[in-house]
Formats: sequence, structure tokens, C-alpha cells
Amino acid sequence: MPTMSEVARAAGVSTSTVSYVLSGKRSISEETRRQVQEAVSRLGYSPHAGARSLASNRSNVLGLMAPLRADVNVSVVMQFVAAVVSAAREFDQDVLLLTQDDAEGIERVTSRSMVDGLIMMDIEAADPRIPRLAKLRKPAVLIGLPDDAQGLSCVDFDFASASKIAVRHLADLGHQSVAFIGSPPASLARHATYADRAASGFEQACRDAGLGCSLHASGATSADLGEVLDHIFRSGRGDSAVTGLVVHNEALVPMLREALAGIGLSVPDDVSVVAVAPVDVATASARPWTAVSIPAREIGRAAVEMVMDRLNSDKPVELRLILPALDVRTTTAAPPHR
Amino acid sequence: MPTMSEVARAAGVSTSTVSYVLSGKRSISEETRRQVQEAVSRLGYSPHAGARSLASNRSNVLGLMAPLRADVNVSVVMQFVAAVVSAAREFDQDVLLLTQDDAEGIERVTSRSMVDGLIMMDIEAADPRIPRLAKLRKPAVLIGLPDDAQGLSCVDFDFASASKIAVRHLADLGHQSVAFIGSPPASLARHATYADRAASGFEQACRDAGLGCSLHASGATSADLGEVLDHIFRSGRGDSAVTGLVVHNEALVPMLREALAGIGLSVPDDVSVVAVAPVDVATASARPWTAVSIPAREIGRAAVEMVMDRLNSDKPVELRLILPALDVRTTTAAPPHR
DNA sequence: CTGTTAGCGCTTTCAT
DNA sequence: ATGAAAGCGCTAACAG
Repeated sequence: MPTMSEVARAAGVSTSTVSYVLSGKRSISEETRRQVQEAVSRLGYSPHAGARSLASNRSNVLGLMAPLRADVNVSVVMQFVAAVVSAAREFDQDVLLLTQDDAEGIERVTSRSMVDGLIMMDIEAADPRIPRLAKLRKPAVLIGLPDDAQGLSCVDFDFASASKIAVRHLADLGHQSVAFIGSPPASLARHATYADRAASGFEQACRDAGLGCSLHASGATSADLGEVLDHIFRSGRGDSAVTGLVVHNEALVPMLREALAGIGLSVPDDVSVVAVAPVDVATASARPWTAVSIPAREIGRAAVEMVMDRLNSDKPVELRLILPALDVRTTTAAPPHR
Repeated sequence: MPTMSEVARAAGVSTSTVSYVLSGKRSISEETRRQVQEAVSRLGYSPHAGARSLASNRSNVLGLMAPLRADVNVSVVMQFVAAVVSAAREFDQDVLLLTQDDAEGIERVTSRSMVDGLIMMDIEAADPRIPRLAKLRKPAVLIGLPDDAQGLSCVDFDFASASKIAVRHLADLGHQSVAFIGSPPASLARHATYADRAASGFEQACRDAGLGCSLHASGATSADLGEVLDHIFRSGRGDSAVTGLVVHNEALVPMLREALAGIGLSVPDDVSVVAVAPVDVATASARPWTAVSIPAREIGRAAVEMVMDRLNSDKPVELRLILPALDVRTTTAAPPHR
């Protein structure tokens, strides 16, 4: 591996000139720039990350703490991870992956100056990582909205509004009684903020619209789904029967039509369904789901932008909520006549 | 952040002594060790990663290139990722996450000395990353078995044997005609090595055991599954009817019982099923699947071990195959009498 | 517009 | 068993 001084020698300039050509931090004559660049590519030079970080206090690496918990939907998590990694690359950053069970990870990577900033996923209402992060004086952004962000930036999808839009859509279609199928009990129990907010947004929207409603946590298996549907529809098909479903549980969406068919319910004739899920799960079916899409790419990108902002400028801490949009597809319609 | 020389001063020793008590690379009197350690923890010292990597040519970071492709089962990928990260931590390494679409990622992280070694997932038979990796002269291990590893270490689950064990189990139970439901067409098309090997292992095992067999690629949706089952069972329930299924497609397992029930087939009375899947998907159901478990933790751990071996010793390149084991649970039985 | 140079914080000879 | 000191390769004053 050639070093910067070899490049300098080859180009007939000083190392600082090479450094400045590479960083663009001061003006360079066209002539020298060319020579340097030629030398760089001829020698196949690339800067030593450690040396750079030692001299500049910048590692060009972002830490990403991603949950690998049993109750989270890994494929959704993966989408966020992918989004963060690819957004980071646009800012010339790499991503160091930390997992929740590496308790001292936050302190380690930051005290060793391995990362310039941190992004934390799967935030809980009173997440114990927040005070530790806040102490750190490194740019950090939470994907999620905790009770107290302690001066950290936050970004998330507006899950509350997502539920509300879904409910309003069902109300507009004339539904009177709707149910919410949400995250696994464990997610609720630990107050993962998306789970809480989606559920409470639903509840409130139903109150506002005067709809009858019920909320149900559900695991990811078809057995779990069966149980929940049983609860929801067991009361018979009378006047107050549930005719609309909002499903915020990515794992269940693919099984839902079949499960409903199994209890004699057809979509959307007997029951309308709005999914709250990444667009690809909503459109995976031949008869795509009416859905509020979770824009993972956009959220991941925003998170990276926000760390970079705090790293490069004195932009203040912000809280960004990504607003939901409803895509009406094939799974919602007016409720059945009784 | 305190530096090593501050620690040295506080402990009344030289920086080299501090360095040596931290690395254990030379013997230190009990007395000095204590003093140094006391200073370290009192000041909350932790070494600057960049400085260390500059001086020692070690970053203590492993690169992990993980696929985020549409046709791979993300939750399985995530299990491997998690396994690699947690194994890496046991060797005091962190993990830098690279994605497939970051084409120059391999060269970047290695030429900048950001990583000490690389682990590459989701290997294809003639993976274009392999020659690039091989050129690098950095320890690298492939999770998968390409046609030509070009001198790189490989580790993987023995998918061929996994299929064989499954087939033999069905044959032993008396099944005469079996079918294989495998990876999505796209995985086969690009010759992801696990997909190829599982399929060809199945085929060969059937030939060896004299069983009638058919192979089917399948996407991850219940519609895909429906189609495949239709193909398999449409020919009626005659003499040569399929009575055994080997399913190597994690996404489908949870939907399988219901889908079979939908066409009037009950498990294991009408059809026996062996899953090839991570243990948690096999046991997620109330009636757990007979399965050959994919030991993601073990594979991830082996991959890390192998990079570290090549990093720290002159152990030769190896190829490790993790052998499969069958767990008979509730979904296999003798075929129905006709 | 360019060069000189003093570190950044650590590891590791070489001495003792 | 310990210390002194020479780098590792880069950045960013400072000096022209």
C-alpha cells in the first residue's frame, strides 16, 4: 500500500498538497491537481483510515445499533439497516454494526473514536441506552420517539398518524366497527415506541370517528393470527360485527387473506383490511393490500442526514416525523349490507 | 478522553509499560501492573482505535458483506449476521457492515486498512467477488461453497447432506414418492450455493434410495406456495402420489400446514414434511416440524474463528462443512395406506 | 498557491 | 522488568 508521501514524491509535490487535493480544503492549481490525481491513481493510493482518524479525529464510520430481538420483525429491521448503510455511503461513511446484547458497545466504539456518530434503532419509551448515549457528546440519532430524548435527535415514521389515516379511510367507507392487529405482546411490553404509538393512534382515531374498536397484540405465527381473528370475529356477525381491520404486523400480512378465508370471510367483501407495512409486503400479493407504507429508506436516510448535520454543522437537534400516506389498493371497500 | 501518556504519568511509568500491561506482550511485575490498571480505570482510559491501527496494522474490525437481495430470506440472513457479530465480539473484534450493492466496498475497507479480515455471505457458484477478494491478501472467509474458492477459506452448512438425511428419513418411513420445495427461482438462477446444493443433494438422495421425486423452486408468498403444491399434488392421489415433502424455504414453513389443509391434505397423515430451516422456525408452531436445523450461530462462529486463525497464526486455508442433524418431531410418519 | 513541520496516540524495537 | 525513542500515515496550522 503506497503512502501519501510516496504519492507526493511521485507527483513532485509535498504531502500537504496531496492531502489538500484529496480533501479539497484549499485551492489548488489545475496543474498540480492533475499531477497529484494522476499519481494517486497510478500508484493505487488510498488513505490509511487509522492515520486519518488519528490526525483528524474523524473515522468516517457511523455506528448502527440494531435490534436482533425475538419479537421484532427482522425483515423490516433489515430494510432499515440497508437504508442506513446505503445512505451512509452517500456521505462517504461506513457502518459499524452493533447489537443490543453488546452492552458496552456504545461506550467502546465511541471512547475508542471508532465512530463519528451513532444511530440507534428500535427505541423504547424509556430506553436505557438513551442516558448513556446522551452522556457521550457524540452526534446520535434515535430511530423512534422515546418519552425523553435527553437532547438527542429523533426520527421516525409517524405511526400514530398512520393508524389514524387507516381508520379514517375505513370510516369514510362506512365501517362502524374496526379492529387493530398490532405488534407482538413482547414489543408492547417493552414499549417499543412504534408499537405503542401505532396502537394508541388507532384507539384515538376510532374515538374521534366514533367507531367501535378493539386492539390485539399478535405474534408472528399463523397460530397467533388464528387466535386473534377468533377473538375478533367470534362474537358473530351481528350489527356490531367488525368489518374493518388495521394490521400493523408485517409477518401476518402474507397469511391474512387465507386465514380470513378459513373462517369464511372474504376480503374486501366481508372485511376490509388496511396494512401498515413496507410497500413490498403490501404489494407482494397478486391482490395487493390497501396500505400505509412504512418508508424505511427514507427514515434510514433521514437518520444518516441528521447525524451528518450535527457532525458538520451546528444545526440544532431535531425531531423529524415522516408523514404517512395511504395507498388504496384492493383490500378495502364499503362494509357488507346487513 | 485520556491518552496513554496521561495514564503513564498517573501510574508513574512509561508509555511502553502501559502498552505492555494492556497487551500482555511482556512480563510485568505485579506491582506495576496494579498501578497501571488502577490508573486506567480511574481515568477511564481507552485506547484510540486509529492510533492503534496506525501503529500496529490491526484495526480489530472485521468486514462482513451481507446480501440484502430480494430473493434471500432476510430473517435467515439476520441470524447469520447476528452470529457473526456476537462471535466477533468474543475475539474482541467489531464488525463493519458492507452491502452487496457497494461494489468497491471490498477494496475500500481493505486498502484503507479499516478491516483485518472479511467474511462474505451468500456466495454464488461463480461469485464475481471471489477473484477480487483473492487478490487482496487479507484473511477472508466465504460462507458458502463456490465452484472455485481461489485459495480462500470456506465454511457452510452441508446442505447436500441435509437434503439427504431428510430423504433417507422419509424413505425409512416407507415413502415412495417425494418432492422438494426449495429456494426462489432467482436464488437458483444466480446459483446461490446453498440453493444449488440443497436441490442437487435431494435429487441424488432420491436416486440412491430409489424414490420418485420432483423439485420445485418457490417464492416466499402463499400464492407461490399454492402454485407449487398444486403442481405437486395435482396428479391425483394414485399409486405414485407424493407423500413426502422436503422444504428448504424458511418463509413457506409457517404457511405450509394451512396450505396443505386447504387442499385436503393433513400433516403427517396424508403427507410427511421435513423442513430444512433454522431451529426457531421449525419449532415456532404448536406442532413443531421435523427438521434439519440450519445452525446459523455455529456457522457464523466458525467463519469468525477461521478469519482469526488466519490472522493470528499460519493455519492453512480450510474448508469446513457443518454437518446436519435431523430432529424428528411431529410432522413425519409412515405414508398413508392406499 | 504551495511547502515545512508539529503533532495525533499508540506499538515496538533497542537499551539498560 | 522497565524506559527512551523512533516511527506508523495523515492533517492542519504556520510560513511563505
